[in-house]
Amino acid sequence: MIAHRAGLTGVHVATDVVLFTVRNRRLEVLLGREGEGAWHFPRGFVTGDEALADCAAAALDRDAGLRGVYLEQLYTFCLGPAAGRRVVSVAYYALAPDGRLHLGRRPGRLATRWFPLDALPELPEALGEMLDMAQRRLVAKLDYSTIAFQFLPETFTLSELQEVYEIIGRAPLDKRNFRRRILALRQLEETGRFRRNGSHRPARLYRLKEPGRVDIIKGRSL
Amino acid sequence: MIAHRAGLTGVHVATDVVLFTVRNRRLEVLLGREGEGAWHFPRGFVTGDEALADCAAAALDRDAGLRGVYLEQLYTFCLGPAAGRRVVSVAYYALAPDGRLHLGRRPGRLATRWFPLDALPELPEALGEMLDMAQRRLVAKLDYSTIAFQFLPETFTLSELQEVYEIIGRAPLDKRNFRRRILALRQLEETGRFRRNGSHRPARLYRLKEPGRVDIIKGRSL
DNA sequence: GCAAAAGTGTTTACGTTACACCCATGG
DNA sequence: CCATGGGTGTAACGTAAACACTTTTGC
Repeated sequence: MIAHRAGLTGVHVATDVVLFTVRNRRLEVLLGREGEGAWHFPRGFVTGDEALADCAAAALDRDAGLRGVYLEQLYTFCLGPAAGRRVVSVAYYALAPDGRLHLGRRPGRLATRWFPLDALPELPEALGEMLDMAQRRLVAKLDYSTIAFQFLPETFTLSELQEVYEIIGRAPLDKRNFRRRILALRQLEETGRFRRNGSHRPARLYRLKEPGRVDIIKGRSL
Repeated sequence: MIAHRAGLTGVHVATDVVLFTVRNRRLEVLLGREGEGAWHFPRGFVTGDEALADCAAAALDRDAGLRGVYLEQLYTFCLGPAAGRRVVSVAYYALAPDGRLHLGRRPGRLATRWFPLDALPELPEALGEMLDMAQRRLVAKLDYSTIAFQFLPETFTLSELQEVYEIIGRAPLDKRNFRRRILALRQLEETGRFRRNGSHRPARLYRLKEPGRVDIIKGRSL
């Protein structure tokens, strides 16, 4: 029952990874290119031995030196035929804390760069769609999941977390309401340590009780 | 930049369609099989000429005689290798009003049947996952979109609509609150006609102002 | 006239929002 | 001692939930 129809030409299957980070008080996305070619996302080709998510994770490791970050399947696109063959690309998006990147221009590796979303280079149409969809999904998930925590390092302050929410959601939040709601999730615990940052009161450092876990929140709206 | 890596074996790409309807006061799903083989969803293979959604729509037309119904991409799965080749399947889910089906056992066509969700036959693991995911998506979308309207024929009563919500959401709803919220969406208009159904007051018939359109509702929760 | 589903408002409870001041530190 | 961001509670508001009776029809 699996595959015995006429005319199966063997379409190419790729995975594209839209990698976001929060840097310089902005949401930024990773793009790479070969030489002076067109910019694109880290891309892997599915060869038959690996699962889709593994293929995406491998592309992320190869092009950005990143492992173990949050990675979620986004949508599957049909790209215009290239070299006579159609390419189906399964888009993923990934989130990384700032500073987790080991970018480089080693030979055999893509030359990668972060782009803020308001200063992107020209992208092929399908890639633009992936990016739009990834951003919409990210903004939506802010409101009903704990996904924003994935942008932060192991320990962080509530103000840093609030800043992530404000940057992605593009709106300022009330400090007291924000802290109340975040703590009500019962996902954070105090480390007992503080961050001293300037000439003012030090901030408590928190950590996730279950790092890497992203919860869906029933009681809506953050 | 598209496809020139070594070892591209040309994976097979399929589309599986999880088709739901509300029948007999239950949510049911369409399965088909060849002879006494395993049950599966309507499936198309992507050959290179057609977009993914077209491929899914064609499978639905072929196996269920259905056109123009609500169809949404769900998730992409990696199936275990068959005949030595891996199959990537892009799952869709579709919704049809009861009675829109022209099932049959014509030669060359799948022998199809509706199954209520609590009396399913054995399914391969990946198909079970598709079904679970489709059902979860459907239940979630009840709450923040007008997707439930897609289960109803062109004209319908508010009680019929409420029944759809109750069946999919598996919970009884308050009649007055339900009607208030549905009408507040401003998506329905009165036809001026009534349905006489038994020895009791006839029910107003409504129609969608924009049939086929599924809106996302900001003001949460139905 | 009675059974059976259609239709209709108001009050209550709860969750969300708005809002202002004191605290701890470094220079 | 002053500038800076960290940290805290309460009242007002608006939305969602609970709730019961009248209407219209067919038999």
